Amino acid sequence: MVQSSPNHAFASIIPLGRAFFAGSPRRVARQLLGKILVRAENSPLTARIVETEAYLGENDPAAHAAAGNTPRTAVLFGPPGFAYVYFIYGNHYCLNVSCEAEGKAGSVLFRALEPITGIEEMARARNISLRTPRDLIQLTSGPGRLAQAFAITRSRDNGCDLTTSSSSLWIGDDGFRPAKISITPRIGITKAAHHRLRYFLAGNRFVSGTRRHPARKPNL
DNA sequence: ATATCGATTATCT
DNA sequence: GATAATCGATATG
Repeated sequence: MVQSSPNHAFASIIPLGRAFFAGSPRRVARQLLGKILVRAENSPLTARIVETEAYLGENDPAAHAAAGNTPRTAVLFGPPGFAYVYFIYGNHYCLNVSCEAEGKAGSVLFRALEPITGIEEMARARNISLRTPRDLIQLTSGPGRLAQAFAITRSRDNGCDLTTSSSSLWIGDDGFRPAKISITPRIGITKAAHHRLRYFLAGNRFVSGTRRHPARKPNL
C-alpha cells in the first residue's frame, strides 16, 4: 500500500491499540470522539464517532455491570477493547466497548455516528430511502439506529475485538481531531442520571438527543 | 415544535 | 411480574 502520499481521496485508518481502551470510561469516551467505526465488508461501512456515554462499572447504578459478572455482562469484566452488545426494549441492539482493565468493568456506549462510506448499505439496513439530507441523520443518530445501520447483533458481535482490523468490527483513527467537545448528563436512563458523562462533538448534526428523557409522570 | 404510547424480549426481583 | 443505556408512529400546539 502506498504510504504518505499527500493526495489520497481517503485517509488511511489506523486501528486503535489495546492501550487506547485501558483507561477510565470518562477518558475513553472523550478520546473516542472523532474516531472511525469500521464494519469490514467488500466495501466497508465507515462512520465517525460523534457521541458517546461513559458507564463507570460495578458502582455505577446505571451500568449493566452493577448486576455483577453474569453471562450477559461477562465482556464488561474482561480485558479492554472488546465489544459489549446488549438487546433492549425487545427491539434494539446497542454497542459498547469495554475499557479499564480485566476485572474492572468500565465501558463506553456509542450513541451517534456520522456516516462516511457505505451509506447506501446503511440505508438498506435501516429501511430508509434517502431523499433529503434529513434522512441521512436517521441512519446513525441514536444507539439503536447505529447498531441497525452496522448490522450489529449480540450473536454476531458481542465479544468482538475492536482493536484490530482483522475483526469484522473495529475502531480506527484517520487523523481527524475534534474542534470542540460538549459534556452533558447521560440521557435515556433513570438511575444516576445527573452525572455529566455524555460526550459529543459540539454542533454536529448527527448527535442524538432531540428526544429527551423518557416521559416522566408528573408528581402527584 | 413537544408529548405520549406501543412494540417485544432478556434479565432480574 | 416488572423493568429497560430505544425508536417510530401518532396526536396536538
